[in-house]
Order: sequence, then C-alpha cells, then structure tokens
Amino acid sequence: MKNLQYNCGERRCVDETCLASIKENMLDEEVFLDIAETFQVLSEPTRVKIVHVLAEGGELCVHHIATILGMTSSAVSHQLRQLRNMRLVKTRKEAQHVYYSLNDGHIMQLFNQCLEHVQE
Amino acid sequence: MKNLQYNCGERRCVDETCLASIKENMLDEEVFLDIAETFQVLSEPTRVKIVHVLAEGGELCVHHIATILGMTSSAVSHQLRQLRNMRLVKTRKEAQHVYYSLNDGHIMQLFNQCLEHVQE
DNA sequence: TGCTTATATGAATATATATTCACATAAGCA
DNA sequence: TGCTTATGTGAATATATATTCATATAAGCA
Repeated sequence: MKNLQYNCGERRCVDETCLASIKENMLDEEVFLDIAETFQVLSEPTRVKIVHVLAEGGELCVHHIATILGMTSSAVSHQLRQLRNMRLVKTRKEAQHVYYSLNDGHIMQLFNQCLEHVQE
Repeated sequence: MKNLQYNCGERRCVDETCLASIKENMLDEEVFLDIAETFQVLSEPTRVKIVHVLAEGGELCVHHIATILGMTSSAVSHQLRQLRNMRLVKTRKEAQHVYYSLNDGHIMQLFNQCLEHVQE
C-alpha cells in the first residue's frame, strides 16, 4: 500500500501534467465517503458527550446517560443508535436495562487525540 | 491536567454516588463543542477530497481544485472558506490567483490516522 | 477601454439530521 | 392483572449546511 502520510505542501504544482497525475492518484470515492463518515460520528456535541460519560462511567444504561446529560431518553437513544451502527459502543442487556459501554476501536484513538489537542 | 485517555469500560457503575461523580467530572461545554467542531471539518466528502488533492499537489489554486474534483469553483470556494476558518489550509496570493496549501496542524494528524484505519 | 478569467460571497434551494412527540414493547412489581 | 419504568422507533418539526445562481471585485490582456 502506497504511503499516504500527508505533510504540508512543499511542492509547487500548477502544470497540466501535474493536474493529470493528481487526478490519477485520486482514491476511490468510497475511501472519501468512509473518512467523512468516520469523522461525522463525533461531529455532534451530544454524541461527544455520550462518549465522554461512557469513558467516565464504564457502563451506563440509557436512562443514566440521559439524566447526566439533562436530555430525554428518546433523544439519547436516537444518538446511541448511530454510535452502535458505527461500532463505537457495545451493549449488554440485563433485565429491562440495556447497558452501553465503549467498544475499543479506531475512533476512540481519534477521539483521544482530538481531546488532547483541544485541551492544549 | 488530568489524564483523560479513554479505554473501554472495565468499570461497572450504576449507583447514585457514581452518577454524581460523573456529573462533576463533566468537561466544560466548550470542550465538547470544540471536539465536535474539529471532527465536523472533515465530516464532509468534498472537504476530505480537497485535503487529499492539496496533499498530492502541494499548492493549488481554486480553479485547479475545482477541475480535478469536477465541481464548480464557487462550490469549492465555499468549502475552502471553512477549511481556512479552521486553519486547515493557508493561502498565498499571486496576481489573480490564490494558491491554497495544507497548513500543518492537529487536524492533519487526525486525517492521516483516519486514512490509515479506513485503508486497513 | 472593453473583454476574459479567477475568486469570493449573499441569497435561495435542496438535503441531512437532531430533537420532540406519540406510541409500542418488554420487564419488574403491587 | 394493572401500573410503572426502561428502551426503541417512526413521523413531524426544526435546524444546519452543501450547492447553485447571480453578482461583485480584481487582475491580465487585446
């Protein structure tokens, strides 16, 4: 796999040959969609907060998350579905409760890195 | 600064004392907004593509970016404004052209990390 | 000076999506 | 069995935002 680590532009590139070469090096449309989708998960404050409280609480049911955030269970449940679909959280059912917890994955790495940056 | 690296939930937490403690450990609203805003920049395929072509081309004017992506200059310009506002790109004016290039920063680290994950 | 190109931007439109609301299901409990 | 609580979800609403369109400005050029 080609190394695609990106740095700041040191190169200068304006001729037609170069433009054609950039066009050829375009990744599949799907890759761009995947990247956008990944960032999209944490592009919403509510979902960011949910991830944070799960990191703090370890395992929490919908009602508790909603209480902590001061939101309705319904709103939280809708957002949890998205986090579930993106495998950012996992669930454990116990009686009438559904406990949510973080599902270790790539996105948590991004989250941690972003948190560090923001807190600098 | 408190260490806030998050792992999967090994802890179990359901009692009221614990809930109160989580509430106390909530970060400032602004932190959650900052994180969401950071991820928001790359949550859109067009902006992801622009970052990619700038990484390939080094320095490109609006028209060239638009040509490569098959979009109007206007649409690209609108998106570039957002990337500019978030300091993800920088500009250099030369005659009637405005050359855009990546502005090394935190978000590019996130971008590279995400690209790696997606390509696995 | 007039014409073309490059860029930027406000307004309008189209689309995506967060939250609310109403409601359904399932479990515990009196 | 009824009542309450926990969760999930479709539809409606409200809001955010991507793209288009019209237009403005600035630079190069005939």
